[in-house]
Amino acid sequence: MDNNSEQAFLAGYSMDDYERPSVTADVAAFMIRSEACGSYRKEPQSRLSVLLIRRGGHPYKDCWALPGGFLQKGETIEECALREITEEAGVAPAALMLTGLYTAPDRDPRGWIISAAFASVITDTETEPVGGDDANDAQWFDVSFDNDDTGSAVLTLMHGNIRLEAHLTEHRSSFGRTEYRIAESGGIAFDHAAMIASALSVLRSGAENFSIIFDFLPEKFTLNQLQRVQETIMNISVLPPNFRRKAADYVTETDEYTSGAGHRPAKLFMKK
Amino acid sequence: MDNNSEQAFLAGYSMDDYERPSVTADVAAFMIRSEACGSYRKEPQSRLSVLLIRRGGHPYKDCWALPGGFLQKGETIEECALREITEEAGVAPAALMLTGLYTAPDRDPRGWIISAAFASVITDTETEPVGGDDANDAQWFDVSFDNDDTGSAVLTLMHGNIRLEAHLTEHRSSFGRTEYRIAESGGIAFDHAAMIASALSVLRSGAENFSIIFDFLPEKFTLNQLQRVQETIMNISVLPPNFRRKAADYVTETDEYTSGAGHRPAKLFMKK
DNA sequence: CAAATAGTGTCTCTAAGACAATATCAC
DNA sequence: GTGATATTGTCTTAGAGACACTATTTG
Repeated sequence: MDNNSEQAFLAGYSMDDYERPSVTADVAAFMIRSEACGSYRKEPQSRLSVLLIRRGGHPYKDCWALPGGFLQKGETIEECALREITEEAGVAPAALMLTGLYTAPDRDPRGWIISAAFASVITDTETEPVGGDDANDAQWFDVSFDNDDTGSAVLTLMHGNIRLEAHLTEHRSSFGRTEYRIAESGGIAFDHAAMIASALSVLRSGAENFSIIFDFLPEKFTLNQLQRVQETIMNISVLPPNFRRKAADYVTETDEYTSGAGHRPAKLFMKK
Repeated sequence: MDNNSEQAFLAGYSMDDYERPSVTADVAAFMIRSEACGSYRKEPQSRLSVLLIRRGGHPYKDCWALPGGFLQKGETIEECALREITEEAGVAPAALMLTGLYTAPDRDPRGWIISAAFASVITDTETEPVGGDDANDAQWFDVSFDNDDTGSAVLTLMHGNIRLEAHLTEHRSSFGRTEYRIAESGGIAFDHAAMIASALSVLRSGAENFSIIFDFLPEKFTLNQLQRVQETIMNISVLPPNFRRKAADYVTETDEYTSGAGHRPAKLFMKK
């Protein structure tokens, strides 16, 4: 063998001897939706939402799952994730990041299927999710994620009167990242509840340092909008003057202003 | 189909119709090695090292690569990574974290092989790397990683008079993480230079917030040792009183002291 | 004018960097 | 004693939270 040329080696090489897994990409796509409320001059409520699809076939028939699909030969896993989320949501996401690789041998009753989990951000447009190629039902679910410091967390997803409540245990790795294991899936298909929790964890740390929040907004935005995005994702509350001070390092001002709201116009900013 | 039970569906399900990739785990295992220098009372130099293996077969014959191997049915990707690094380094790593999934269709001339990249930490013991099951040559390489802020980075790996220098371009993702693409592999096999750079990036952020540095040290350690680990990984320099102040939140003191060095004994601490 | 957001300035507290000074051991 | 690390304390500066206050618009 050592005397063979590389070409000769490759010509005789075969990987057919080993069993191989199917590989999928599952995408937790987030969007921030605003919901008008009460007084004409009050700002709308903002909610973080994640896109779920109702499974039309087995396994987990009629359960809600993340959009995703099989990796095809000739594409990268990111291309696969983009393709799947685009097909399901009808829009190209503004950001995409690998959050985990789920490989438990029994995670899918269909057989040996491993899945790369992604977090992604959909810029708020008027896009309504479309039923994908499988004619499945795709809907945005309001996200609520409470992780007390006791090592357990509760993920609640709501759409209309559908309420999915998953219970997870937190496991802090030596590298500072937190992984989640499902204690109670709450009707969410496969291990997708853990994927959503991990994606939220990544989303929050990305929102903290101003690296992800711009992707939720159009090109030009007010500082108040920006603040609402950060607050909504991180589930915190900041005083406007203090937020303004921090945000100043990450934005450039334009010479445009909003108008039509029941209060002083706000200057529009862009990402620096 | 909708009327079938789930059991009937699964009994008739077959995934043989789709082509599937081979999946590997590649592990960037780091260790900090101390190198006595000069005066008897001076602290030894510390260097960050990564374990590489000289490939005995094609492709990339005689090039240096990360230890790794194929995912087997019935194991998780983490178990696979642990198994491979244990076989190669002869010791179980103290930490393991997924840093990326490399899926470019042409990344491996043998065919469709995707790889999960891990960062891992080997506690400094007297362990010498063993030639693995392939009778390959395994060696620790000193790591030097300079990323100027211009978007390019240089990764230099040295062992004896072997010097591998890879050039990479940095790509900051919307989620705040940095990905690396290889401009010049410097003789490092496959896309492993990018894997090492990504692992270093993760290692540095883990060292910054005291989440990973303890894994490089034995159970009890002095604050000076801890400081050296952080400084070595992050390539920075901190004044000892200031480091002591920050570290205080993360350690518990014992009632033991070092002795035998040419200076005042130091109290031993443990991870809190 | 009232209600709401937009925007500025300032006080305080904390964390981090710089650095002076003392303590203690092996040789 | 000398040379090294160990350890404590303090000064200064940067940043974040709290908050008082002014500005501007629509109904």
